[in-house]
Amino acid sequence: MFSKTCKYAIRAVIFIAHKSADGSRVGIKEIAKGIDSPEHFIAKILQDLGKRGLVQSLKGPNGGFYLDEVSKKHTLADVVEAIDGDGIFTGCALGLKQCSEIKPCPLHSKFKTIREQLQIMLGSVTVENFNDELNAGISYLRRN
Amino acid sequence: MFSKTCKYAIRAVIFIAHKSADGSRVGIKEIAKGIDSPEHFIAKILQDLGKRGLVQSLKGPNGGFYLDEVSKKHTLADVVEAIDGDGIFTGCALGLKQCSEIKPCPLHSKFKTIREQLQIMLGSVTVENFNDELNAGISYLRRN
DNA sequence: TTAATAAAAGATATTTTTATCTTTTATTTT
DNA sequence: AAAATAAAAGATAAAAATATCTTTTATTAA
Repeated sequence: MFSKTCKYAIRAVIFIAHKSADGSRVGIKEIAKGIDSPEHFIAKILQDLGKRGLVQSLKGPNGGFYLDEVSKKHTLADVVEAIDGDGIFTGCALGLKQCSEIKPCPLHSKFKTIREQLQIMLGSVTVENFNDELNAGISYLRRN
Repeated sequence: MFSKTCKYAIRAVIFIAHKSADGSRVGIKEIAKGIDSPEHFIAKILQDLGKRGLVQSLKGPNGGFYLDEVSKKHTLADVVEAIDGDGIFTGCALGLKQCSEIKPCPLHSKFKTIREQLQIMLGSVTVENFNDELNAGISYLRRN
C-alpha cells in the first residue's frame, strides 16, 4: 500500500508529534529506536520531510526534531503525498496511465470508492491526533 | 497499492479471459500487446500463475494461454494473493509485524475498514466478469 | 519424422528501493 | 574561542523489483 519509506515516515512524524508535544526536541537515535527503523535511513527521510516543511529541526546540543504549530496540524495524507506522491489517491489500480472516467480500466469505478475512502481517512487525522492514545498505551509504534 | 508485477498479472488474466472466452488460446505476444507489458516479463508472470493453477497453457502451434472452467471463476483477490501475497489484506498499514487487535498501531482500526472493503471488492469479481464490457468497448486494458 | 510454433526454463542485466557510512555544517555550552 | 553535540549532506552499498535474452521442451502440422 505505502512504500517502506512512507511507513517509516508516518511512524516518525507521529512519534515526533508525541515526543515533542511538551516543546522539547527529539533526536534521531531516539526516533530510530522508538519506531524500529534504521537510524541513517530515517535520518534521510526526515531530511526530506524537513525540506518540505513537514517537520522542523535544530542542530547542536538539545537539538533534534520537533513540530511547529503548523506541522502538528498536517494530516497523514500530507505525509503520504510528500513521500509517495498522490499516485495512491489518483492513480489507476492497474497502472494504466490513460485510465480515466472516459477511458476507464475494468476496475476503475470500483476502485474509486476505495481510494476516496482512503484519502478521506488519511486526510481526517493529523499527526498529533495520536498523542493521547500513545500516552495511554492504547496503541504502539514499535514492537515494544 | 499493487506491485507492478501484480498489475500486469491482473490485466493479463482479464485479457486472457476475454480473448479465450470462445475456447481458443491466446499467445504471449498478443497478450503483451493487448495489455501494454514487456513480453518476456509477462511470460514469467504467467508461468508463475500457471504453476499456481490460475491460468492454463498449451505449447506448440495453436498453443497459448486460456482459462479452464475453474480458472474463469477465480476472483481478482485470488490473483492478487498469488502474486503479492495477502499482505495487502492482512498486513499492518505502517509495516509493524506485531500490530494486531491487542497491540494495534495508531492506524489499525481505521485501516481495517478499508482493507476489508478492498478484499470484499476484489473477492466479488471474477476474471471473466469483465468480458462483456471489454467487448462493448466500455473499459480498456491498454492505451488503445 | 521433420519443420515450425509457442511456452517453459534458466541466465543475466537494469533499475529502483532500501540501507549504511563518512564528512560537513550549525548550534550550544564551557 | 574550544569542545561537544546533533542534524545536513554527500557518497557508496546492498537488496529487491523489474526487464531482457537465450536455450530447451512440448505440441502440432505437413
